[in-house]
Amino acid sequence: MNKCDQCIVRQLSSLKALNKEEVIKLANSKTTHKIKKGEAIFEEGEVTNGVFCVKDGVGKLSKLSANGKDQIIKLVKSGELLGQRSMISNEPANLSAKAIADMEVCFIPKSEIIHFFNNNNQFSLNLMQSVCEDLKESENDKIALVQKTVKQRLAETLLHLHDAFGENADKTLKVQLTREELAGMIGTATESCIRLLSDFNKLELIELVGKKIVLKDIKALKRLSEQL
Amino acid sequence: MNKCDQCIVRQLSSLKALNKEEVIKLANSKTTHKIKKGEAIFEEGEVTNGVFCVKDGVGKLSKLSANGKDQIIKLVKSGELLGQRSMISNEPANLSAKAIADMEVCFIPKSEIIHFFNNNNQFSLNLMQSVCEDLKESENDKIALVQKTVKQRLAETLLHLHDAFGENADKTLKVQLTREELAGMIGTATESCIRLLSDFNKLELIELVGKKIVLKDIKALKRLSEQL
DNA sequence: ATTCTAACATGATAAATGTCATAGTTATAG
DNA sequence: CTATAACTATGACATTTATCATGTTAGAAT
Repeated sequence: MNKCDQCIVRQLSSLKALNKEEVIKLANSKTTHKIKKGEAIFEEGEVTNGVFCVKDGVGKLSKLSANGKDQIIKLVKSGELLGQRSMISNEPANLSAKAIADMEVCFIPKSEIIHFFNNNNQFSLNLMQSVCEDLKESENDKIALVQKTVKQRLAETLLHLHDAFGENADKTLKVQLTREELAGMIGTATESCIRLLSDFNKLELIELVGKKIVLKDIKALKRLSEQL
Repeated sequence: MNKCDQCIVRQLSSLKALNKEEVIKLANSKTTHKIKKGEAIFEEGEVTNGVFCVKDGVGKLSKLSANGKDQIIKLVKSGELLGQRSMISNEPANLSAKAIADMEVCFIPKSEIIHFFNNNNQFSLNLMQSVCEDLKESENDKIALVQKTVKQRLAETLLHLHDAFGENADKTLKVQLTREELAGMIGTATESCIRLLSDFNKLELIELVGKKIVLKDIKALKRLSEQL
């Protein structure tokens, strides 16, 4: 007996529009994969021919630059789909997807998705809306990159991580990113990121618990991220 | 007699998937508008409730920042649709759309688009692909903003303008942007943009003909925009 | 436990870019 | 045809951020 019906992805993603029959079809065509922290789900330039459902774990979509820095475009967590854009555009992946925490993902072949897209209006609308959501976020990120300082972007990103992933029992952020990855998210040098974290620590905006981070003064961080 | 059938937008945009019957339906529901240079089609925060077809002219999608700078997200030209994203997301516009050169646009009400989306698979796929295209571009822009210098981004943007809009008989770029708008596209201060244009002029990469720009050494510009 | 490696941290310095001031130029309204 | 505003241009300077160097710490492997 398959479990697609109960799967978190089915509850949160565009797939929630599928009916019983479609879910059965889905369950029969999907394949499940475990990806260890650090491993890739797919690499930039690969032809994926389908989408990945994130059942568990956290991943990053990133692009490696010529100078060796890895720019992170988006983090994905359980419940989300991955690789929709390149599948729909019929193009090789523009970004690499790698696990930041051990992941469990299911692969759904393109043919299935296209079938759902053509036969289920709610599904196609959902899928469309999720791409639109990504687009809006990307445009807003672009604006932030230009109009905000590194300090503001760091504050903003910490708040976003807190919002999207929550905190552990000890108040530390649940997503565990290296300083380098955090730098990659805000678009700055690793050293600059570390330096600013130190500053924030001294200002008691955050607390550094080993490599983990606690947001101590969320209001101040918010003010900082929005200030003129 | 309406002319939607012959319209350039119908030939270039997602609307090319519409059949005769649908085009007639479209022609009966659309309204045509003339927008003068500098005027807005819609402003950030407005609820548009439909999409705009660009029949003629050039427009910019931009967002005004708190410090008064206008960040340009995208230029649109004849044949393109405008406002698809916010319509699909059911949200007020995230960006303002303004004319850079006198424009002629048609407004198509949301109900029509949704009807086509639900009844014409090819149309919905086209629409989806166009949003995906925007997303890919936006992600690549984001990466460029972080990984390239202002100089490189200027070179890249000049090439893109040349590519997308072409040149006049005197070789000057066809889109006429102010230095401020150009700065808004590459995400820098107007003065920095002007200064770099001067530099490029001295290096004979471009020629400044009054306010217009001629690309003199496209290969060198390309090299510059890609160099490490 | 010891060594080794990757991650974190910080100082010194350089480079890129923004800001402010000021002046010349062009377009446009009256 | 002038006056006025908007745009273009350039210099001087301040600030931000990247880069390079170096040291420290923490975790993994032997």
